[in-house]
Amino acid sequence: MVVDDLKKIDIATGSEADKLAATIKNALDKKHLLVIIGRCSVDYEGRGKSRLESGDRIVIVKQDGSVLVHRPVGFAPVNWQPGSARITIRVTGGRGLELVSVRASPREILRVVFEDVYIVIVGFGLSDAGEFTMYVDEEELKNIIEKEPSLVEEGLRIVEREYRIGDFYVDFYAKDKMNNDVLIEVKDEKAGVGSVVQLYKYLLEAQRRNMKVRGILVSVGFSREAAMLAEKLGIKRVEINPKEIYAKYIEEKRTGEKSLERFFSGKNDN
Amino acid sequence: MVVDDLKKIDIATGSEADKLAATIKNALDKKHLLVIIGRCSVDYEGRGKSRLESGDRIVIVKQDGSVLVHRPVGFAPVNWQPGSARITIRVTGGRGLELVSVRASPREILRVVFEDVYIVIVGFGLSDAGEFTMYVDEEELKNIIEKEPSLVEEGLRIVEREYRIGDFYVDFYAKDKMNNDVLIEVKDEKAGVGSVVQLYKYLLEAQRRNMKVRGILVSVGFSREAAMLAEKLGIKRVEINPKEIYAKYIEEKRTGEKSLERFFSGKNDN
DNA sequence: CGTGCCAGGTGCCGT
DNA sequence: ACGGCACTTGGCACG
Repeated sequence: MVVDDLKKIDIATGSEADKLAATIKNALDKKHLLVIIGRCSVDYEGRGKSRLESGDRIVIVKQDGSVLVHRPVGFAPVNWQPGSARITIRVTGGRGLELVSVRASPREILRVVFEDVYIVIVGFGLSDAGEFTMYVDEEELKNIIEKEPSLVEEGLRIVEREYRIGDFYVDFYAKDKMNNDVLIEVKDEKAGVGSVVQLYKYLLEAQRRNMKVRGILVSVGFSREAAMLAEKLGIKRVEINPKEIYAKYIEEKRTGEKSLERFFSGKNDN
Repeated sequence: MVVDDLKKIDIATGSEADKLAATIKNALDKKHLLVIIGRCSVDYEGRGKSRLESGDRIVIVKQDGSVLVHRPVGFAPVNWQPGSARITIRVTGGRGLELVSVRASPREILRVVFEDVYIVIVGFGLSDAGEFTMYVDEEELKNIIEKEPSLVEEGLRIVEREYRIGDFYVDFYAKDKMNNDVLIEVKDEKAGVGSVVQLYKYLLEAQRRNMKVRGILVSVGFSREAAMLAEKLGIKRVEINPKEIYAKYIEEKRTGEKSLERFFSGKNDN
């Protein structure tokens, strides 16, 4: 097979493990992107312990040393190691190739043993400076609520965001128009029983500290159980419409409020 | 570049988007593994909403249709779509290539727009039947139980390990807090009817020798049938939590009880 | 199907 | 370092 016009990519194939190992070592040294497709078995030991019997897999070593072992199906990697680990590669038998990644803390070892390497792909000079921005998530909802508490309740004033009670943090500590204390938890998805319990924990903790306080759970929706439980515990439910919220946000942006810079602070870079 | 000895892998390169698109379409049709490395931007909209500006990325489409967009660094994919979505590919401009994955429920769209494709790798006939097991092996389990019998039952004291009764060996002979005799069998995998029967044999043998004894079967899980049978035979079931066990195991390892570094005895060169 | 619950969760940010 | 908390969490078990 003749391959031309190869940009930013090198390829190594064949059954000579020495040569493949050299290619891989070089890629690791230079912190290039590395993709290996081949037949391998994988052992992991650390917080958990696993064995993956032999099969065809795709193994990716990223520029920061993250290792991902992917089966040909499924969203999640079957095994992995974060970038903080140290990677070594060695030739075991005639055609055997072993990649080991050791993480210091927690002590974890990932070992990939290749019986057969179909292809080694090295990406060099890859540059990814593209900014990643997540638009609608809980963070943004909270930003909007902070700006516009009336969306939650008429006359509400936010006192503090990420308010600490004991060991916990609640999204908002606010005061209602009667000047009573309110704790508010915001969920960007349908609230389940867990969300209600979470807020109730905060309320209990606050009451233990002699705060006279009620709770409001703000969410795009409530499960039947969550609604019943909230009712029973005296927690107010506020259902918000994300589209409406979003419209509000667009409106604000159009009016050129400069504080909205924070909306685009791209908190989730990778 | 001349590439020989290519097993289970096809490669396509070059700047002709039509040809690349055809290769990709074919791979998708045949449900082959597909890896594309190139410069692209990505939009996602569904439960959340994101935009990823242009950069070099590795895009994987698995045999079940899962799509993963990985940046050159970081453990997690920056964008993704699970296998249940429908994928389409089309040529947009002279060299532009667009991959769109639409998920029905929840309604989510992922769009990857390539400005430049460095390489397309197709893996065909990849077979991965290797079993994946997450486990603690029986030896470790027994070590931990010996150290911490309360994991099995409050007030339990191990009298003897690998206790012989007639021709049989049972994992543990213990006494409970009422000082009654207990025989314990440990399984590192889901216990079936066979495990229950095995322990019952020991109990019968012990009763034949006039021991007044009850049995406890310790396992990470029980089949429905095994649970029923154990109930009928008066054998207590103790289901242990692998995570708890892992923690214990890690702890033991950290205290240097048993250096697992033999895992790693071969000195590595790199 | 939805709802609840676990994960080697990971990542972020705080003390 | 450890702890709380969100995540397009994904995944499985279960009513």
